[in-house]
Amino acid sequence: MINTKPNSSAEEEPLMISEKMGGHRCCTKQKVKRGLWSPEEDEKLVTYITAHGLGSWSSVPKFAGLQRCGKSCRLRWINYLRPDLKRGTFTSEEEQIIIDVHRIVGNKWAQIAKHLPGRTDNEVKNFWNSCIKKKLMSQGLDPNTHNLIPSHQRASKKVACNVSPNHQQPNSVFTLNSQFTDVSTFEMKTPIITVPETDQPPLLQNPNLVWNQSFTDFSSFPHVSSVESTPNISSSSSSSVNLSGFGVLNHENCVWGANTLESFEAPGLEGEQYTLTQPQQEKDKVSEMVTNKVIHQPMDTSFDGSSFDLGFVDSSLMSDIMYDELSSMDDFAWN
DNA sequence: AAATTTCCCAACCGCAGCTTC
DNA sequence: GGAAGCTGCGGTTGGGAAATT
Repeated sequence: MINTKPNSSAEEEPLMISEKMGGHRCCTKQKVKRGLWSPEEDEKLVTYITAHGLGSWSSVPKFAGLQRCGKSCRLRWINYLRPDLKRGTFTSEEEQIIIDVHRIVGNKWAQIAKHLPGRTDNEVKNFWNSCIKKKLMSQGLDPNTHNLIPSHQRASKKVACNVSPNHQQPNSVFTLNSQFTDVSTFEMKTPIITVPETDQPPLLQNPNLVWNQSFTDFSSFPHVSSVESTPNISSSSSSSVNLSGFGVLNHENCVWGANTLESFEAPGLEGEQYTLTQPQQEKDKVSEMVTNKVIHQPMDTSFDGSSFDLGFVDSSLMSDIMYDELSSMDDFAWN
């Protein structure tokens, strides 16, 4: 593996730092080189780790014959030299996963990267900052909250993203599966779930919403101890899914109930409401579901505004204030 | 063609959490 | 218990490439 960028400065006159010059605490005992890595350094590091495996990073530079600090070696390995890294542009599927997970966890790049095999947190972070962020803003969405931005606050700039062209598709937050993704990571305080009893969930009647049959396996969800039917809802005529406070989905009009907002708050906007007390293993389980696309499906690219219920937008994604500011349909000019 | 601006991304910095002694 | 060291993470920066003027 060689550096993709020319590294003249590193090769010609390496920048050396010492204790007086500052730098990492782990680097203060000896002079270390900084800046871009040369192919020779990469080779040394790869050779050493291949032979000895991963161990104490602080001792790697010494034994590998590198004038770098252990931290720098670790970063180089993780972000660039690791054999299992996937290089190249992000696919639209990866992009959608990033958006979905980011909506749940916020700027937890390492956590997001776990859903993308072969991608590093640094890569995800860079991709987000250079591409997705702008793309969301161009769609009128706040990249921090994933909520709609009032039209007068939006940037109208067009954004070209570096995504594999064959998989290019609109990336809207309005994927039903995305809502379920949200559900999975938030603490479910009201474990009441009503499962459609029909073989095919009624959601499928709406072409804009995607239902994955696997989702009916609620045993995978945390805090869901049982599946129970709700007496006041007929499974044959108006089946609904109540995902623990994340709204009742009525198949006839696909409207999420008003209680959606109570439980769903974008972490960037109302960080305190995002429950972090959930056991990690439960999060990981759910995270795995996202990665395996058990609950993640590509959205239907043929978005039809006429069949989209604004109540869904209101309850799940928009604050009351924002809703007040939306006075016309031009605020829903998606793509 | 040259100058300037913008974009992209590798690498750095500093902090927090964990482990060891 | 706490100091020191290590690791992981997120924010930021710097410089080269690409795009624009």
